[in-house]
Amino acid sequence: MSPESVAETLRNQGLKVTPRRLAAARLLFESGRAMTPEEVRERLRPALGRLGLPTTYRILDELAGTGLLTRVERDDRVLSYAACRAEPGRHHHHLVCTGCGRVEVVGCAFPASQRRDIERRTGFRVTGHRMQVEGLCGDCRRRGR
Amino acid sequence: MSPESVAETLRNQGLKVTPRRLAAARLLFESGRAMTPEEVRERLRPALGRLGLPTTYRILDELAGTGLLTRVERDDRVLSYAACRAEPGRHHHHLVCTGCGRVEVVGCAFPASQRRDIERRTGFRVTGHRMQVEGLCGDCRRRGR
DNA sequence: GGATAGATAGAAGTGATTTCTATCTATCAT
DNA sequence: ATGATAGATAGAAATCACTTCTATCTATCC
Repeated sequence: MSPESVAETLRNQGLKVTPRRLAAARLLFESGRAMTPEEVRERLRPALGRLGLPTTYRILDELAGTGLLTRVERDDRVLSYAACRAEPGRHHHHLVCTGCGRVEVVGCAFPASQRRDIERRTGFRVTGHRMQVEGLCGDCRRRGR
Repeated sequence: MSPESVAETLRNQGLKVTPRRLAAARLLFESGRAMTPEEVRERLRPALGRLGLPTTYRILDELAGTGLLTRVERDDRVLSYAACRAEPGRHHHHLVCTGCGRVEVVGCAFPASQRRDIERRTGFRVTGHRMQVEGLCGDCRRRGR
């Protein structure tokens, strides 16, 4: 993801293109890993000088709102954010490495047939689903985590 | 879920069978809905007299650990708990009504073929997935929520 | 090169959840 | 049944993630 396309996405959403927003997006796109707001802040501080924690939270939330980032959850409910490389508008999920936090895009694993099946059995209308796949990336497997 | 089988599950896990634990399990099994710890506490207080909030959190966490309850998440990250009626040991997910919080068990919607596909494409080993299906139950649809 | 709406820093506040400690009780062995 | 004990609970206090508030700054538009 180039800085230009990040800037374009921000503008399309009516958000100003600021150094902090660009730096946060760049950090997550270059690392490919999920990070907590606190970690993002610590990593950006050397380059940005001051960076408020409320600003960090807000920026990550806004970038997730544009689809540039995705939220990643762990069992202990710690929230982190990662770059989302999915094609815009395409339904997808994320595969998260439990060793290093690396995040990849995967296609949706919820077939329409299953959805109809659930609707018939339960009487619900299915309106959505949240899904996150977990695994160990090649590097972490080799390292034996 | 009878009080006896709740008690049996508790004993199997090395947990004492206490009135508070039984009451919490009973409340959630009888209502069929997801509730926050605060809501569970308010509902149990009339019958139990005193019930500490830390106790409520701990009991819900323990019951979720035994598989009797399941955690339900919302977009706003509010955590609640609901009775889990799945057969023990059987892989499953939960369908949550966004109108009233009613929770049903559904089968796993993640075929092994998809999993292998993901592993081949990403080099990850897939170790698990978290999934929650959302919808509107029949009652809530009729009420036009 | 202003004007202005939106962005940011830092202090303070909030609220969910946890920790701590003294007291209580379910359970198990008499 | 009864006493011993490990585990459970109440309530106060602490913690921690996250948000609000307000004054100051800056990207953007003219």
